[in-house]
Amino acid sequence: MPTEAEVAILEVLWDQGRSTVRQVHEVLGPRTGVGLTTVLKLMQIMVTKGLLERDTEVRPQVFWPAQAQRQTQKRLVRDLLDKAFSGSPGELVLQALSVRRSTPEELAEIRRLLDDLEARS
Amino acid sequence: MPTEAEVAILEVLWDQGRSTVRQVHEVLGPRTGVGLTTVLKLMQIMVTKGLLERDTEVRPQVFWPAQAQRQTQKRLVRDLLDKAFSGSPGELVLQALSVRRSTPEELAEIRRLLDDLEARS
DNA sequence: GACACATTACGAACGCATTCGTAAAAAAGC
DNA sequence: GCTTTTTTACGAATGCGTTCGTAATGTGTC
Repeated sequence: MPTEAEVAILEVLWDQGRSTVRQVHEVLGPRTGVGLTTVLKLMQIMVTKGLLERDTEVRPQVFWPAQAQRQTQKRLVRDLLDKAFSGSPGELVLQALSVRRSTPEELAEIRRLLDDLEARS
Repeated sequence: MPTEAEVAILEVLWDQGRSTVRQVHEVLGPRTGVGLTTVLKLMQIMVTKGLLERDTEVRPQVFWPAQAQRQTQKRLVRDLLDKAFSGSPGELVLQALSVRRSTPEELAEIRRLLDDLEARS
């Protein structure tokens, strides 16, 4: 359910941990040219959507993601799965692996998960 | 670049092959309750975007996807990759495999691709 | 306390996706 | 050929995401 601009903000917060609007803008501003009040507005909306939480006791206010990165990523993957892959992960995995080269470490980890999944069935 | 409603239309066309507006609506209408002229308008827009092609010589006009399903899926995966996975496919693959159970056949095919990728590096 | 500066809130504008009503054009039925 | 139905086009409304200007509030400094 998070939009593109919202994911960008979430990524900063996952990376840096709890941050003020200014701290988020220091990352996103140079990269996208977006204004400070835009970032603020988006983060306010994200609070009402339940995507972020904030502490209004301190000045400046501090924001943090309401959900862990893994959970949000899972939601996004599930969404794409339903939208464009008829809900079957296999095809998506194949596409993902062909799109970009993965590191040997990543491939090894995927293989481990594969072992795990096959052993369980 | 295709939106959600557009992907839904593309899926019908990939599945059924070249179709008229009515044929697409026969699938999407019952499922989503969307009107015939809505489907038509969307498909017209998709032509201007280069997502669909059509033959205006025949009545009713026939539409078909301008790109193969694989290519479009690849675009969507790449987009999600950049948007929420910092461009690294490994994590996305792991999430995809955890989200839903894959069939043993799919797992086997993924394993084959994995062998292939590792052999190549 | 008065002033400057930072922070926060509010409202509005803009573009795009989605929707459909209505009308024009074409085809089918009689 | 005329009427009815289907097909296609057009225009407009709605809602949402994104953007920012401006105003209000709060904080720090002298």
